[in-house]
Amino acid sequence: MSDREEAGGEASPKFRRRKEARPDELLDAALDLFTEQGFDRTTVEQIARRAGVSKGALYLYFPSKDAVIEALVDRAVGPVVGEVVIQIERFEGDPRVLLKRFVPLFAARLSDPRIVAVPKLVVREAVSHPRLAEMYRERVIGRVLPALATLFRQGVAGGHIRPVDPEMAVRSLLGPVLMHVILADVFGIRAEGVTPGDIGLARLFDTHLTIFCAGLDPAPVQEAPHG
Amino acid sequence: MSDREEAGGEASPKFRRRKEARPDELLDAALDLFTEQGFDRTTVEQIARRAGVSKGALYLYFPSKDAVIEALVDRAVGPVVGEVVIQIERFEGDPRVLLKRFVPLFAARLSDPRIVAVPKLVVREAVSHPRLAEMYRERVIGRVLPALATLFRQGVAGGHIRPVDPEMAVRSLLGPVLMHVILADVFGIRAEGVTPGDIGLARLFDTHLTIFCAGLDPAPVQEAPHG
DNA sequence: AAAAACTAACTGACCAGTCATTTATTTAAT
DNA sequence: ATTAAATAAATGACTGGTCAGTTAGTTTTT
Repeated sequence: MSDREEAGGEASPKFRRRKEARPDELLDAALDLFTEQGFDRTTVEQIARRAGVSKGALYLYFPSKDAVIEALVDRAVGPVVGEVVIQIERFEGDPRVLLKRFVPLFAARLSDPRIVAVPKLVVREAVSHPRLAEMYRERVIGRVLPALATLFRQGVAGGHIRPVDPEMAVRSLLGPVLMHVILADVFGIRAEGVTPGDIGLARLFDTHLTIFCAGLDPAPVQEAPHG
Repeated sequence: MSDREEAGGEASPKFRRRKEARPDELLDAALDLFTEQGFDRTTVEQIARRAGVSKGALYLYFPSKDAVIEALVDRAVGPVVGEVVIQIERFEGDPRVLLKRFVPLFAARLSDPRIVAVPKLVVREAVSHPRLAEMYRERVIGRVLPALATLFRQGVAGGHIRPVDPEMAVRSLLGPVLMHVILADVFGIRAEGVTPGDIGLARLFDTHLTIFCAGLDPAPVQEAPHG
């Protein structure tokens, strides 16, 4: 076992210099640990160890522990939006057509634990790290919500769907899905016969979209909505 | 002002013995602080000070800091359910009638910050305090979800609503509301012309229930739900 | 005077961030 | 090619501060 020196073989180096790869490795390790334990209960030493370096090394790449979680969210928040929003904005016609087109993309995104981990983290740590929530609001929520609201507004104007408050219709659409993602593992809500979150998500998508889309049908103009 | 000693007047006592009132005062203080700062960043000293006692006094009533948050959730989790679940379970007929009947009650509950603070806290701290999530699951979620699922199942069987997966329909119903409650202050999502969370909630209820209830209409049997 | 409620000072553990030192890699000279 | 100096990457021991929980002693009530 003692292949330290001599013994003819190579001396295995104690560490390697890999400046390029470190930051991402550290962020990956941090995301895992923050997800498992939360930010406050994760030590910088733990992050460094899981990334295979010492605590001191982490401080070569990040000025503070706070900077780590911010970089984490920053890294995750970029590639999410962009193209999608543009497609939503320039669409014309029945909003439900577009929704159904995007279902597979959404479902795939939401089934990847490393992707959903970030918004969950933001929700949990927002109180002590307002900048995280701000980033997410500016670069994700603040772009997707208005785009979808416009989509519905235009759908109402074109007579494709029943006249509804567009901003609230967006919440009606996204609420069940986001709720499921955030709460599923917190409360371990497993519907009957569901092993991983995946199948449950598919079932939810199916049922919810059925109800939601049917609910948007332009009313047959037969009775007032409430007594 | 210096009525400390002598001076003929009463010496104002440094503290009073009020064994009965202390626990609730401590829990109230703790809930405020946990909500503002999160569990980990709130010190026992802060809780005690806000309740008007010293740190040592807190330990006369609670064996640990963890015990405080558990007592907090325990206290809040009892009176929520009970009567409501029973009424849901014994209802027969169109589920939407019952839903509309309960809207004012729900809206009132969800508009009270001291009430919604607890589930929000549970969601945030569940990772480091699994027992909180367990309590909430057992005594609230695990009772309300099945009751509502049964309500929908029976509604389907009676032909009052379109045939949907009952468990998923429940998520479709509650998702937007819970999402709003949990995310509204995290991301400061303020729809146009909404000052406090109250008005936004009313608008959301209105729009969502319109869509949801219309979406449950027994289909006019004209086309298959998806291509 | 006795008991109960409460306080304030204390302790031991933990941890973010620093820094003097060690190890790996590159460059340049032989 | 081989080796030595220079530089860059990484280590790990250390520090200062914080905080949960304890306890000896004080104040209030009976």
